[in-house]
Amino acid sequence: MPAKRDPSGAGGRRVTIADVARKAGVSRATVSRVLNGQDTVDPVLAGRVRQVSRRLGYHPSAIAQGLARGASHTIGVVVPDLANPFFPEVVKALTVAAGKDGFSVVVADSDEDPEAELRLIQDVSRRVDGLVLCSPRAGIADLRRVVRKGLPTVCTNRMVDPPLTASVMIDSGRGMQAVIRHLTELGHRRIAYLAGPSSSSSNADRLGALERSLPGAVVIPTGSKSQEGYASAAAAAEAGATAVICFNDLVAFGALARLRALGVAVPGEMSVVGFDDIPAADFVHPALTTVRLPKAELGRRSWEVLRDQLGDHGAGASVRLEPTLVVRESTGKAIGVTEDAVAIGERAGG
Amino acid sequence: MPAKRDPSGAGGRRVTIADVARKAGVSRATVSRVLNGQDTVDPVLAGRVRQVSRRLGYHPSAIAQGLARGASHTIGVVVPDLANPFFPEVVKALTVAAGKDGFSVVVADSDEDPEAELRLIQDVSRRVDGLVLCSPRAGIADLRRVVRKGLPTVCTNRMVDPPLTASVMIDSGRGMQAVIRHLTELGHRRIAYLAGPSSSSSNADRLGALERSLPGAVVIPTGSKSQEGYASAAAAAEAGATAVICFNDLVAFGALARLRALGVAVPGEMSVVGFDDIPAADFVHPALTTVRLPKAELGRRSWEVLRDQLGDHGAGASVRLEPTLVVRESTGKAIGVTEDAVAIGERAGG
DNA sequence: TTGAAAGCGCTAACAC
DNA sequence: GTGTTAGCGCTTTCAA
Repeated sequence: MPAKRDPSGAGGRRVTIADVARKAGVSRATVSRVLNGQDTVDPVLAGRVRQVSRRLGYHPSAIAQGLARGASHTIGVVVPDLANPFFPEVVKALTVAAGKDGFSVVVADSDEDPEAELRLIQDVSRRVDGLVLCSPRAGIADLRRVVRKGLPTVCTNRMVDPPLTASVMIDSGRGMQAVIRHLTELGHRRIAYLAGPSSSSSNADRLGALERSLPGAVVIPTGSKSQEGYASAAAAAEAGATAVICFNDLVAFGALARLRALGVAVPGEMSVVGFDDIPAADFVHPALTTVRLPKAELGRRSWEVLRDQLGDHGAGASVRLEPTLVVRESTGKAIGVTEDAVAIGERAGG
Repeated sequence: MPAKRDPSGAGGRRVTIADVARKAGVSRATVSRVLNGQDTVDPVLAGRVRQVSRRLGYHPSAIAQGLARGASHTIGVVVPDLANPFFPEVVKALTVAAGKDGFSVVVADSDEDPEAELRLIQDVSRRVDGLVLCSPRAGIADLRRVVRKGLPTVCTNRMVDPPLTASVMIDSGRGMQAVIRHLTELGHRRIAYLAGPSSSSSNADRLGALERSLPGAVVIPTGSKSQEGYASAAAAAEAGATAVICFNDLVAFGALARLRALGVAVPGEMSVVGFDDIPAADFVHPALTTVRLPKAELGRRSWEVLRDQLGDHGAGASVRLEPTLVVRESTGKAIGVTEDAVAIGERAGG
């Protein structure tokens, strides 16, 4: 038998628009019209087409549609780490918003690796109409090199200057200021910061705000996971801090666990603050005081800004969102500030 | 006046292979060969092509490639809820494994909504070479109707009988048995189960195992989120249970928080067990005893099983993975088993 | 209202 | 080695 495989449906061949057209006794154009909801088709034919189409189990190839239409109606979003609850929430809101406008979202996870991120960006770029870069970790120069010119793009939580893309930012610095105000009002003088990935722009913003408002703060390179918070928390205690600000809630969870293991009471002897306000922050003990970042709004606005570029405007707005401090149980009065602790701190701080 | 379609909106027409071919003075076929790493091209030409391609910022359209090649080298995975840390871990491992074989993964989140899930499945099916359904929530009949015949598919954590797809399962029942053994060895007699979504097959498996091993258990419909665990935990306490098994770790977090609010000591007065072993389980207090599901392996094996189908149109294997009980601090001796509690339990249980 | 035909951007025989 | 020529499955003029 020739190479052509059995068209009667039993074989593995994909059902195409041509199959439907043939069975229904119409042209492919008509099938296309019917299935795309154009009302310029004879109801009788339309009915027949629909029925045959259903009977054959026909589903138009999105790939072919994409090629023919010149647009895939799909956008990509690349995130550093889906396992960090911050990102799924952004992605979900983004997906819902885009979905309402008939766009699908494909998600890619770079696993906090700048190299992988660059590769993913290029890869995803080849198959989407637009791109959202969530807190990208790659260097600005690399980013600039890799973001395809002409591909509508929005970048969140990352200032790229001069802007190569539209941006939606959360003012992390403001969040940090609120934390510092809260902590100093409680009497804390010696404060440690468990810093996030050096590649994180949010981390840089927070660090900047910290050093501006509180030049003497102890900065401890940490990371973005609970494991790392657990590892770093002891150093904060040893540095004589009475309060520790964590890069994110996950890190704070780790710190909380370590402090407990160390027998350091929270908030009695040590206050702990996180960033993000992930759902679990309200369920750990003590409930975590944290800076709530508007994750859902970040997702929604990202889509809106992207959509505007998709439409026509090459411009691309620049949106800035505000975080809010959520005070729970993990912060309290700095009753632990003694001469002794300060002395230790001084020594440790150099 | 749309003279020429410009889907990218933001100005410049897309750079195509034809542009590169023209500038480089070769045919499109040659450009294609060079860029796809065929070594049958004159090195001089190849060099020129590569240079022109880079200078023009050419990136082949994955859409067009997909059409021409008859395969997109992309697979889809649909999950019930990316915000549940269980799924990102599966997805990550799956992505890594697939990536090694040159496949991209697109992720879709149904938000625990069976309707949305069905829609997503159909949508994603139109643009991928294969599909992984992670713990699908839709009914079997619907699933069967919607999964495109001939599309390689693997289904995790969901028995579909007769199998319409290959499957990779985690034996939830075994996990439940291990939990019950652990708990009864500790002396617990009155045990409550905070059940997951009724649409969850894992939940059904656990429930089945529970009712088989422990007919008198108190079952409290709950859900899959901490919020819901928080809401249900009081009922478990009121039912006189000395141990509560939670559908997943997130639910357990909620239960832990509620029990604390209620002044019920864990594990002193109440033991708490979760399922999944998400990273945070080891950092909450008390550290959560839980059934560890091999998430990464689930992802990897799913890819392997799918890949086998991608190759030939074989039936598709059926893999079964084993969970392991991880005992931490949230379970302990049932010192709270008194005549009184048993009496209350008896009454509540009917 | 419908069909024929020309692509969308790319790859893959098949010649030369 | 390299170019020519068909498509991949679909949409969309343009005629009829």
